[in-house]
Amino acid sequence: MQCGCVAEGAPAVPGSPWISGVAFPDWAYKAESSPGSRQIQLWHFILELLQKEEFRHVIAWQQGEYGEFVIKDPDEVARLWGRRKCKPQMNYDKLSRALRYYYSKRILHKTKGKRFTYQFNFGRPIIVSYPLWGVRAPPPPHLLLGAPALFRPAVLPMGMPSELLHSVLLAQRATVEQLAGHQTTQGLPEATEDKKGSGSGAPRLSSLPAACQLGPCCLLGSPQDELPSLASFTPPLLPSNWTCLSGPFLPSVPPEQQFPGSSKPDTVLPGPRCPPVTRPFPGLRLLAGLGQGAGERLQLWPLRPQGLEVKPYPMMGAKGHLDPREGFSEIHGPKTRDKSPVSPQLENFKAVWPLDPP
DNA sequence: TGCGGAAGAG
DNA sequence: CTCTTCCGCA
Repeated sequence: MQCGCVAEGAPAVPGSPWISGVAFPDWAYKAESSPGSRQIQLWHFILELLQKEEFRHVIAWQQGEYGEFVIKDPDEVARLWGRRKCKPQMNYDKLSRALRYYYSKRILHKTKGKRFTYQFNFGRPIIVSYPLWGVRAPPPPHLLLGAPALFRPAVLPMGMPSELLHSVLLAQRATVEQLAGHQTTQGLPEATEDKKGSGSGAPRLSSLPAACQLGPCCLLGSPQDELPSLASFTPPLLPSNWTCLSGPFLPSVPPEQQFPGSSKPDTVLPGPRCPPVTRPFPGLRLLAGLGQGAGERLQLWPLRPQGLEVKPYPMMGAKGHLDPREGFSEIHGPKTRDKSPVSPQLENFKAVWPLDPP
C-alpha cells in the first residue's frame, strides 16, 4: 500500500460498496494470517473479489459445489492481484502457481475438468454459527431456501481460519442479500477489536467472550452481544452433519492440515465441550459424548433437510498428512432439495462457534 | 490448461 | 512463510 498501486480492484478501499457498507475488514489483513505485516494473502483477495458484485464477471462463486468458484477472466484477476501486490508482471500463470500452493495447504483444490475453477476446501464441515436468524435484518429463511443453489450450507473446514470463515459467511450473506435485494446496513465483521492480533499463537476470533474460549465451541446466548460482528450474519443453510469443534477435539488434525494463520499451536483449551446449553437447539441432538469418548467428536445433528446427504469425514492418514483433496468431504447439497424443513425453530438456534484450531 | 520443482524476494 | 518468477512436463 505504499507503492501507490493499490486500490482499484481492491475492495478494501473505503467507501467501496462493500456488501454491507463495510470495506473489507481489518481481520483480513491481520498479521496472523498474513506474513510480514498486512500483506493480503491471495485467498483473501480471492474472497474479496468473490464478495464483490462488480467482480462477478471476473470471478464468481460457482453454483453446484460448496466453495467452488470460477475465474471467468483469468487475466483480469491476475491484473487485479498484481495491482494489489504491486506486481505489474503478474499474470494468471503466476497467480495460478500461487493458487496451486494452496492445494497442499488445503485451502483450495482444483475442480478437475472445469477450467479456471477452484474450490475452497470447505470439507470437514464444522458447525458454523448461526447467530439468530433474523436478529437484525437478515432475510427470512424462506429466502434462503428459495435459492438453494446459491446458498450452500456453510460447510467450513476444520482449521479454517476465522478470517476465512468470516469471509465465507460474508460471501454467503452477500449472495443472500443480493438475491433478496436486501440492503443491510450493518453488521459486517468489522474488525471487532482484534487489533491485538498478537501475532501468532493468539486465538483468533478474539471478540469472543471469554466463556467461548473455554471450549472448542460455544453457544451464544445473545449473539448480538457476544459476537457483534457476526450477529447479523445470514446463516447459510444448515449443514446436515456438523462437527463442532476442532483442535483439541480432533486429535487427528495435525498442523499440516491447518489453514494458514491457524497453524499456531496452543491456546484453545479443550475445556468443557459445549458449555452448558441454556437453550438447546431444538431438534438437535448431541451425539458423541459431550463428556468423553474416544473420537471426541461432537456432532450436532440438526434437522436434516431431506435430500441432504453427507459423506463421512475423510480419515486422516495416520501420518497426519492429507492429500489436498483427501480431506475434502463433499456434502452434496440439497440435490433433491425440497426446500423443506429447515425447521421453524431456527430462530431459536444458538450459535455454535468453533474456535480456531490451535 | 494444469502441475509442481526450484530458486529467490521480502 | 507466502508468494513470485521460471520452467519442464503432461
